[in-house]
Amino acid sequence: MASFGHYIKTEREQRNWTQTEFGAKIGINSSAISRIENGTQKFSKSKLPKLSEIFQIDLQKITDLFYADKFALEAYENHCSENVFVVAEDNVKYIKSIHTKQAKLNF
Amino acid sequence: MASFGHYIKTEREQRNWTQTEFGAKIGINSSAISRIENGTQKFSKSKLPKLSEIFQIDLQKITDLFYADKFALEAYENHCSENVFVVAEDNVKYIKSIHTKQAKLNF
DNA sequence: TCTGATTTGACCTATAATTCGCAAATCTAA
DNA sequence: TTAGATTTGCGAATTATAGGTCAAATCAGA
Repeated sequence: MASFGHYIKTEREQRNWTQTEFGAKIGINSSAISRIENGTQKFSKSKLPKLSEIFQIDLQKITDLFYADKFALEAYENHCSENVFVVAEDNVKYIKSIHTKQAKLNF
Repeated sequence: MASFGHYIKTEREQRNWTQTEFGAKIGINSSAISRIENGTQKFSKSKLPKLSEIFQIDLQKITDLFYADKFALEAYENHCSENVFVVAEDNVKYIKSIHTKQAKLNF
């Protein structure tokens, strides 16, 4: 898989929508769509639910693709080492454990 | 490991620096340091090199910790699924492969 | 208790980041 | 060639966020 913009492009083309048509559906100018598809501009996360609705694709899947792309680019641009995502995964587990502990403490 | 703020706190305490002292070294107000250590405020990535210098810790390690924490929090807050980092890791490989291919094409 | 350290709230500012629209340019089929 | 689709330069407008200030509250150790 390439980037999230590329993902949007292929899904849009599969539906035979022009950038203008697609833009109208989701509420973005066609030039912005072009930039998004080509990676010059980022798709705004607040529109993910609408994207899921328009494409009729599971929001969870779209969310994962969106953030996987975001994290990958950020890690690449900032010269993170190979294991940054392994550490990140551990951190999430830690965050979750803290959260559940705190939830328990409320009772 | 907890959060990046907590990491900063422990490293600072190991050196017996007060928040004010540490803030002076890195150029941040002491109340901001407090907020950073407690996760209310984010440490700005532009100061990572200076942090590495002050703490005398490998910049690569600090960078990885910083972004691992950032990604983890973002993934947690936005309800990404478990495998988002696996996908992200693949995406980085893809980005790198594109980049090396393009590098080759320049010759 | 006293003192320095830390935390927190409220509000404000500067700056960086980003989106997006418009219009012009470019591309692409028919 | 021509019309629709896509790309892109420019700039405006919005948004996000780090960080500051100041003051008050809380904490921890001597």
